[in-house]
This record gives sequence, C-alpha cells and structure tokens, in this order.
Amino acid sequence: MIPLSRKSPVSPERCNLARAVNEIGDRWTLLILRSALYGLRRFDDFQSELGTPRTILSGRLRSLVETGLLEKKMYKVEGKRARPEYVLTEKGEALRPVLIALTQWGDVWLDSDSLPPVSFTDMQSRQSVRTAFVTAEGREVPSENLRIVLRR
Amino acid sequence: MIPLSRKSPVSPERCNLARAVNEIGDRWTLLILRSALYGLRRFDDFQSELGTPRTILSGRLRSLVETGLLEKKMYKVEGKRARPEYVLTEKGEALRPVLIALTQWGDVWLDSDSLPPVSFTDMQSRQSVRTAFVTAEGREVPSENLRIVLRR
DNA sequence: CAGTATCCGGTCTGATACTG
DNA sequence: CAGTATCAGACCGGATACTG
Repeated sequence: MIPLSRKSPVSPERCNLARAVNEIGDRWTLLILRSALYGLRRFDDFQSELGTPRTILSGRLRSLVETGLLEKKMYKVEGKRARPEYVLTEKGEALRPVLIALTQWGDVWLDSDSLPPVSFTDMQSRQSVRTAFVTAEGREVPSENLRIVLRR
Repeated sequence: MIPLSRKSPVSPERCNLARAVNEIGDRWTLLILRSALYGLRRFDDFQSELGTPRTILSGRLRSLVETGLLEKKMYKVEGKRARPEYVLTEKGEALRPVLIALTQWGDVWLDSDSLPPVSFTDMQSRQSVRTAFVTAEGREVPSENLRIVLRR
C-alpha cells in the first residue's frame, strides 16, 4: 500500500494531471470527447446522442475549440449547403489512449458481469489489446514496478 | 482521420466509458483521486492541498466510499486518538494507469515548454516509461493499428 | 441543421462559523 | 482534526422557443 503522505509531491498548481482535469474534467466535456472519438462531428449529432442541453453543448464546444481539442471547420458537399463540423485536433486525438484506458477500467470495475460492448484489437494480429506501461523500446513494465521521479 | 459518423457504435447508456465518466468525471472527484494516489488519506490534508470547500469535500468523500473507490478506516496510533482515513481500494488503485496516462498527456499538450515535474520510470531498468497499447504478451501495438470490435 | 435567447429550479461553490 | 450548519451567488440542467 502507498504510505501515508500529508502533501502530494507535486502541488496541484504545478501538476499536469490537475491541469488536464481543469481542461477536460467535467462530465459533458468528457462525453462529447467520447462521441468525437467515435466519429461524431456535428452539433445535432452530439445533441441527440448525449441529450446535452443545446445551450450547454454550445458552450462546451466553444471551450473545446478554444483549448485546441476540436477544430471548427466548414464542410461543403456538392449541391448541399456548408455545414460546420467539429473535428478532433492532434491534441484531442492524443486523448484516445487515455479514454480507452478508462473504458477498460470501466469494463472491469463497473460491468464485470457482462462482456464489454466494445473491445480493441490489433488490426494485424487480431489479438485483443490493453493499455500498459512500456519502455522507450516498447517493452512492458508491470505497474508495481513503477517509480515516481521528481524533478528538482 | 476518423470517418464522419452520425451515431456512436455504442450508445452512452451501454458504454463503460460513459459510466466511468458518470462515476468519477468531475473536477473535485478527480483531484481528490489525484491526491489519494499520491498518498493523502485525511480529510484536512485533502482540504488544505486542494482548497475544496469542506462541505463539498465531505460529500465527495462519501460518494467515493459509496462507489467503492475509497474505504473509510479508523486508524489508531498508540497514545493518540483514532483518526478516520480514506484509503484507496483495489478499484481505486486500478485507476492509477489511467491517471498517469492523463498526466503524460498533460505533460505533452499542456506544458510542453517545461520539463514535467514528475515522471515515471521502471524501478529495475530505470528507464522512463510511457503508456501504450500492448497485446496479451506485452508486445506494443501502435495506436494507428487499433481496431474497434463490437460485440453482437 | 446549428445555433442563440430566456426562464426557472436545483446544485455547486465559496466563505464563515460552530461542534465533538 | 473531522466534520456539519448556514447562507449568498454562480453556474448548470431542462424545457421551450425563436432565427438564419
């Protein structure tokens, strides 16, 4: 077990986890990102899938654009009028592993009775895939072997 | 890029990511978990580190106990009075990889100018560690090679 | 479709204070 | 220390409606 500590080694102000939580750590934002990672891009698609009040959705999408997780683009199909679309930036796309890891946490701890509705596999080997810690060369490190290193 | 989709392959109701978000996806809860993962266990330590209003903290800790992420224990030191402590359960501890992954996302995308205040290494090889997808045997799979598999 | 406007009731937040 | 009590204000959520 982790030893008792009276203070975190990194204050919340300097902590990038805390910063990430401030940027994306609320329910609607996370749910919007979930849908975006599944390919949704349009206002009304988010709205009808999630049931987000339109006012709130409007604000959250604006914030996500401001923080650079989504980009608002106008998309034009021949013969139809242009539509705005919210597409994931590289920064937003980079959250995919985090959210897959959280999905798999949920698979185990929130719904262990049933088989998970989605799983993830390697396109090539077709083997199923989980998130883990690896070294630079891609060798797995068990999480008990992790050590926190502080910069001074 | 991900193709446009009008609906997610898994509805939010069945989605374990959405469930996880409902359980832990708000700022205070995530920040409390951050501190807990760094070893904090006492009411006033959480309060002074995070500045959470006491009323809110009280409620969040209760929820975290109810959902089985923290366990409330009475801890007695010889000659001192017993103190309540909130210690991570196995379920709570299992979030560590998720939050480390989010920390590393923050390191790259929120604060790329400076070196991160904390990093993670393999105790044995002392090499630094990142999160990645691996097969059952621990071979890394690049995230472009991921495929979503739906259960029918 | 893709929003903005408005209204209302509820919860959260923040501050302060009090108690075992 | 570890909470509960209280109170004012902000923000949120839900419904409805209106516009380009």
